Parts: sequence; C-alpha cells; structure tokens
Amino acid sequence: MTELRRRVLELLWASGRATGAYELIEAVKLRDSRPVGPPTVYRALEFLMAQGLVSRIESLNAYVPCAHPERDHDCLFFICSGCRASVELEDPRIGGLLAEDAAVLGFVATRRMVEVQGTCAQCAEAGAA
Amino acid sequence: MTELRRRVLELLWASGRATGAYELIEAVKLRDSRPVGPPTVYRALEFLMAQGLVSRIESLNAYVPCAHPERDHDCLFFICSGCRASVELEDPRIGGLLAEDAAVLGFVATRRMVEVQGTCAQCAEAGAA
DNA sequence: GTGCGAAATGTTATAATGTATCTTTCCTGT
DNA sequence: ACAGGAAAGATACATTATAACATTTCGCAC
Repeated sequence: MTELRRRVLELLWASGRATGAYELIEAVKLRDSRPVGPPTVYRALEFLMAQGLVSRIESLNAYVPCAHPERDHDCLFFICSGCRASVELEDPRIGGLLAEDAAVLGFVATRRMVEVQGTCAQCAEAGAA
Repeated sequence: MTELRRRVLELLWASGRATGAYELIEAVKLRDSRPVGPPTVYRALEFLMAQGLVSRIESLNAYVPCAHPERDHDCLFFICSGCRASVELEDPRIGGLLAEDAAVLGFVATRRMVEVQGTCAQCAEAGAA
C-alpha cells in the first residue's frame, strides 16, 4: 500500500458514492496540487481491486470501496439512481444459486457481478429520483 | 421495426456472441456499403433494448440478442472469456432473492444486472480460456 | 556508500465507447 | 399538395480507458 493508493482509497471512502475514474483524477490533482495522468489513477484502482478493497460498478463505469474487504464477497450492489450511493450486501444464497446454474451449464465462473439499480430509501422518501 | 433496426438485430443474431457497438457500426457499413455514424447504431440498439430484444452486457460494453424477448426476463448472463459467447438463463429464484434484499433495504429496484464471467463448457474442454 | 533490479509512478499520445446537436428524409393524415 | 413528426444521416465532441515509453523510488547485495 503506497501513498497514492491510500489516497485514492481515502477519496473513495470520503466520496460516499460511486465515483468515476476521472473524478478521482481531478480529486487527486486538487489534493496534491500537481498534474496526475489517467494511468496513475487507473493503476491504483487496479491494485485496489486486486486486493478486494474496491469494486467497479460496471453499469456506471464507476468505483466504490468494498464494505467487507476481509471476506470474499459477492459483489452485490444496490445503486441509487438519485444520489448514486451504493449499498453493498452479502447474500450467500445468490452466490449459491449462481454456482448451481453455472454447474448446470458446465460453466466455470471466475467473477460475478450483481448490480441492482433503483431508488434508495432516502431518495424515495425525499420524493424525486 | 425499421430496416436499420432489423439489420442490427440480424447482425447480433448472426454474430453469436456479445458484440460491441463499433463492431456493429463496421458491420452495417460493410453490408450496406455506405457510411454509418455511431448515433445511428446506438439509436437502433436503444430501441431494441426498449423492446426487450437486445440486452447490454455492462461488463463488456457489448450487446446480445435476448433469448426470450416475449417474456419479462431476468437478464442473467453467463459470459465466456474465451469465446465471448453469452448464455442467457432464466432463474426466477434470483430475482426473488434480489427483491427480498431490496425490500429489506427499502430500495425500489428498476433494473437488475447479473453477469457471471468465466469459461464455458466448450472452451474448458478445448483447453485454454 | 554504491550500484543493481524491480516496482511504482510520471508523461504523452491515442484508442474505444458514447452523446449532443442540427439537418435531412420519408411516411402519414388531412 | 402540404404540414407534422418519427427516424436516420452527419458532424463534432465528450467520456472512459489503455499503450508505450521515460523516470523515480527503494530495498538489497556487495
């Protein structure tokens, strides 16, 4: 874990929502008052994802810190279209069903992505979304 | 359903695998021997997705024809990293669990995306992947 | 300390994917 | 024929991601 990688992870935690790579680039530039190229941040993200500290939200081209990096997790995300907040849930039953379906197909799974888009409780209460 | 939309759908069926928008653009150009801009194909894809005839594979930035356009389906995909083929499955149990989890969170779901990457039976048998 | 090698980062350019905007075409109802 | 509207064409541009190569940093053997 290096300075830069920690910085990117902190920014993700601080953001509180799914954050695009170019937003992170701007944020790092701002915080360190120096130019930062895309590869720099993309490499940091790649590392953090390999460590299980960050996940990519495919449907948003964005990144979120993982809730439970210590455990192997299911990458099950509920993403609010209103505030772009993402809630990560663990539901081993889903992984179980997917494994079962994969087995039926003779399919060897290496990565699972489950993303549910919609409106979170706060935004639903607030009205629009 | 117009000429162009039908053409894009045919190309997707013919391809037999997840196909990128720019591949489709090239294919339409080739088949019709005329220039075709990105918006043209993207609009056709947007229409086909709205009709439930095509789904987007978020993790590949690619598109596949839907196996069961007639029924409301779960968008559950198994995608082979080897041959980029995608198998669409219906498993109502997964939708059920996701609905259950969403309810616990007070989350109103509008769209579900379930994508499993890995190696299909043929590619596993063939060796590499 | 010095030099070496590996890993990380910096720098530049470019690829790949997707949209905004305006114009044109073509069908349809009157 | 003519007006209205949906679809498609055309151009430019925005966003996201990677390739290729140079430089820095830092541990480590000597």
